[in-house]
Amino acid sequence: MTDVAATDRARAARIVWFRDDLRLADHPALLEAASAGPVVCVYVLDEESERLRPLGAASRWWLAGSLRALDRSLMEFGGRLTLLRGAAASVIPRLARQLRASEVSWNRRYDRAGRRVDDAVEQRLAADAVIARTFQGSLLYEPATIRSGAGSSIKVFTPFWRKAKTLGEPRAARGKPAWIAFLPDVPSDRLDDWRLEPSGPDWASGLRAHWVPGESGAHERLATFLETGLAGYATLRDRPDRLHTSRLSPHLHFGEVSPFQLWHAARMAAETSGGKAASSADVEKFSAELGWREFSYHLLHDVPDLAQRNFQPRFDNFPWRSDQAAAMAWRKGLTGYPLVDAGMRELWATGWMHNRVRMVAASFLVKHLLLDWREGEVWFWDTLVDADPANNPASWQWIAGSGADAAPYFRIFNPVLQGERFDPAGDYVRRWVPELARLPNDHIHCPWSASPQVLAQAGITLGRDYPTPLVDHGVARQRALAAFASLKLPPA
DNA sequence: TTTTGAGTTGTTCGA
DNA sequence: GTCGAACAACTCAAA
Repeated sequence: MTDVAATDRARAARIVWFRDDLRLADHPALLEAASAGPVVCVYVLDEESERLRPLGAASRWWLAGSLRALDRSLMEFGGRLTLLRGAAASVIPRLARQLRASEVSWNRRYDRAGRRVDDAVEQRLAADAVIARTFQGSLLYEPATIRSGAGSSIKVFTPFWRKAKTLGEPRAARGKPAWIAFLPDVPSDRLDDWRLEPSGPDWASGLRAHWVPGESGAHERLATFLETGLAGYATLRDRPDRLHTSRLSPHLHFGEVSPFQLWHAARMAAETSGGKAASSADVEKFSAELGWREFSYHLLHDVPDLAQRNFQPRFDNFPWRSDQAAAMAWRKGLTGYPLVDAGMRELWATGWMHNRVRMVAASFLVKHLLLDWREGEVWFWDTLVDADPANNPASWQWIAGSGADAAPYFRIFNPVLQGERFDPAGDYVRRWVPELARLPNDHIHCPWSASPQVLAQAGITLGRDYPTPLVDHGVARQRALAAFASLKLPPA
């Protein structure tokens, strides 16, 4: 290679392929590429590659906002985000040829369909002598790096997380690139043409009211959490009537903030906090939530079809019921159990549900209604702004009992007790189930137990203004225990 | 190899 | 009202 050719090569553009890492800070692929020469930042809407799970409606809404935010951030550096649609294995190599790019860089992803696409892209680039550079940006510990003493995959969270922590502190978070030089005039789709946002009925108003997709929104949310949520997090995170969860899940899913940033930010905040101090238990608990995300990806790596197949095969024989009316009532928040209904309505209105309530609502579908966990998983996938290919199925399987390190079969949440314990004044229920707002506290989680006078005073006729319970808790509990007992292996 | 202790998030019942 | 045991037995991870 002559000196001239080498110089050309050094000046050739590098493509940075953004995926679930829609940020500028702590973005290893971008940092490396921007330090080497001019870049083209591209996002590919891939609705063509086989097996890629189509985004849910709430995720599409979020993606639109996040891409718009990323584009604005790049404008501050003098560039734009290039939007392209099509099968990535065609689109990325074609772009590389058009731009005579020398390299394409991206942060690795970990779902099977995504990995297959990335492998195909890498192969086609190699055929054109374009270098693919991949980086670790989205997980603290990549799948298959954490193994048991015997070298096998770990299937229980606690030893998994203990082992992870013996590997040392996650690397420090890095900043944004100091500067980015852009290759000019790269053609791009218009975001509006992708129709990611609702066009008919505008169901996204609740989402807009609750969320600010994008890196700035993520950091604002993080700052608020560190100031007001982290202190007491270990216990108050369970309270849906309080604002003590981080609400960072969608930002983390879309990579607007990295787990490395969160890990260190929580520690830093606990050390330097001015007012209410976060305890080490608070920080550990928050870190463990990041750990559960890591664990879910670790499981997804072992079982790529985690959203379809029971992790424990014996659940393949589980006697799930089929009951479209019950499923519909659950989705609409009309089960007659206020905490469940509040959660399902919060989900519909905001694209998000408090973690404690997710457990109760999911347990209700699986154990009270005996409906297949996959039915719930699909609904959450469509409606959650934080819908995640690892967390969503892993959590559903955990609650169903079919997962790794699963909830024991006898753990059947009582929606009334859970409500009284975690929403003691009924504030959460009143917010999302306003027709019950005038019920006194001692009946807010069990309206059917109120006397006719109390119901009348609250302006409620059960069955008209609010449903009678879809199933009786005691009856449903016994039915679930019997169904789970049928899974027991016959004696050898 | 065998053994041992442990395993996110709960509820109910009876003393 | 409080408290401990039962709810199955199993699988996993490490010693």
